[in-house]
Amino acid sequence: MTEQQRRPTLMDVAHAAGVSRALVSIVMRGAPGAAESTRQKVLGAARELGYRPDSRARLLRSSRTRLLGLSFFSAHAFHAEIVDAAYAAATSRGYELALSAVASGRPETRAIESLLDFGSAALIMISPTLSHEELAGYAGQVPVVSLLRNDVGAAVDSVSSDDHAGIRMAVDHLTGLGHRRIVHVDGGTAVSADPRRAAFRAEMDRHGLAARIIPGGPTEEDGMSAARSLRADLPSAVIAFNDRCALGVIESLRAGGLKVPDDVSVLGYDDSQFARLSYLQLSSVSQDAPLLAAAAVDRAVDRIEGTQTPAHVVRTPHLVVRKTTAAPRPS
Amino acid sequence: MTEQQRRPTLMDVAHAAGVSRALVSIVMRGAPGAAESTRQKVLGAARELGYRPDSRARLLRSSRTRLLGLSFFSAHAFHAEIVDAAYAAATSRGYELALSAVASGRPETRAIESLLDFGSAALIMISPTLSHEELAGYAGQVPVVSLLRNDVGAAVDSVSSDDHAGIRMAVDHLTGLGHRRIVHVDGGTAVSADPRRAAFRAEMDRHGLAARIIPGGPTEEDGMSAARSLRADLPSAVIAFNDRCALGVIESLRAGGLKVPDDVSVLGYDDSQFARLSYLQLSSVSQDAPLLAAAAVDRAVDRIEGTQTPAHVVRTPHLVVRKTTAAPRPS
DNA sequence: TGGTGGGACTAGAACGATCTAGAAACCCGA
DNA sequence: TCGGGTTTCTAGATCGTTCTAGTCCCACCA
Repeated sequence: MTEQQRRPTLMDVAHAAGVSRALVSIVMRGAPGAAESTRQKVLGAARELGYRPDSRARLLRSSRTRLLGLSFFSAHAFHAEIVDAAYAAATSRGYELALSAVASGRPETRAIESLLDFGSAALIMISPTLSHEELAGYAGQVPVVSLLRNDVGAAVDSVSSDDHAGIRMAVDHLTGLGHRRIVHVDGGTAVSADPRRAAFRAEMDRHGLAARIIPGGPTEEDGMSAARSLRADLPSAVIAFNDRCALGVIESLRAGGLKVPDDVSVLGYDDSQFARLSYLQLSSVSQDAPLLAAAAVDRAVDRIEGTQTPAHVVRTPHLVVRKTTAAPRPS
Repeated sequence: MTEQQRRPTLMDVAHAAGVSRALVSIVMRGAPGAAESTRQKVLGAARELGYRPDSRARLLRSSRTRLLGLSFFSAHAFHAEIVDAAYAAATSRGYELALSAVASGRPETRAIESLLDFGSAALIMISPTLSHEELAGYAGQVPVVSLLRNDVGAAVDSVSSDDHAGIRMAVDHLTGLGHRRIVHVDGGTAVSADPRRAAFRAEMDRHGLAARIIPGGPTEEDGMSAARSLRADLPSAVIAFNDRCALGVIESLRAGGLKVPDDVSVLGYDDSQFARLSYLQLSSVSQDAPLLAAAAVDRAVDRIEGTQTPAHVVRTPHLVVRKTTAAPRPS
């Protein structure tokens, strides 16, 4: 029924416009060296035929490929926000984006090799879990930018958020409100859990307060079980590893009959989409996904086009105070 | 510092193994026509050099491309679950997956054309918003499978979940518990909002009950505002358009001092990841993402490999009863 | 002994674009 | 009218594969 028909090629357009393939190529990629009149003629013929350049062939031939490979974790909602922003950043610099997800049963190396096989001119990896050696291996083939993780060795670029500054803001905010008994529910083995944990310890120390840390993780469930072990000795404020963890903490506290922020203040991290939901109104440390994504794309493009050496960009996050943090109840 | 080095090609492997390119090609794609001994020799040389076939070239040359294009919405968490499952399904049938997201400022047509430009042999679109004509246009180039939407015209395949059956289960479940005053918070203009609304009307009718429908939408905010307009005349149960909407309804009810399910039962749709969270325990109609994804991939591959005509696969969802639905409070 | 059939292998043309080098056309002043 | 420089255009090689159409060799059988 539906006859699968061949899509038009450069050749077809050239034929229709009565010029050579090479000239059509010049016109299509907006290169200099074509008269305005023929340019219009070719463009017209292309539109007429519904011609779209074939990126396989284009990528294959040209060494400068204008293709960025982006790997992300399908299970992390925050990554989706970055993907979204990365598209905008990439197109504004005239690049295409190839996506590859790390999913269940699909390890990160597989995701990355697939991007490489498609001819990505650079790789952007969101919170990569690979070792320095593995990263360096890929960096030997194309520029690699690590996003949200800065401990990546000398061979790769990184764009990350200053975890220490973020935690400092969180601690300052809470102590400023009058909190003394603050707990950090950490991220367990998740990427950037270590620096945040260390920063929390240092900042509490700086304030002359005891740094109490409860093992947690990046999901709601982790937050819930962490909060359960809080009951015995209730703090006045909690800094969670991320928003999802914070949500788990809040729900667990609520289930125990406690009010947020009246009884306990809770602070998240990421300022993800759902932190902004009207019923949650979660106070959170914002890493600003669009800015991070843009920085990573810029970094990748600069490395492709220039001959700069790897660098580590660190952005300072900012605090977004909403409704889950308040002054502690006078005891 | 990091010397960007050219990756090995067929030529290099051929040279190392002392055979022709063509033979290496034969060995690499496991085609018949090579002696076992040379096969091992070639494989050894390839491993030695770290050779990986270049999919750009491979895709360009072969008409049978083994590449499925998948478009999804970066803002829909449920789509991420399908993406995850689709990878597994695709690899098990020996296909690669190319991803393209519909993001803010990146319309669906752009996402799809990019998949086409990469040489996808078929397209799987998750809840496409295109018109029948546009879909048919793409179907003229490659097989197209619509996922989660079945009203797509004759030219494209569809794999969807039986919305009517899902709503029937929901209504039967609630009436079985003794509910009579049931409200549907609909999905507004979202894909599959219409069939669910119609099904609700029909099923309530069948039970001889009044079908009350409140305008809603696919997000938590939609659920919240819908629930607010419920206060005046409180139903005993709510069937929400999806899980996120259900969550908004629940939070709004809670904020009004009502208990779920004691005062009002709430049922979601999708059985997404977070419906399963221990603090939510949302009763929901499950569309079973892995099964849907597998069915879509199967359909696409069958169409590529065989010469079958488009078909519409409808899967029956099932009800997952958790903790947000219960018998109504005796009035 | 001489076909013949088939397995193992290869040369060279494709795929659809870009790139390089050079030809043709044009413009302008001497 | 002609030379020289610029602009416009084109032929042909090339990217790394797959595919087609062979060649070569050897075993088998009449």
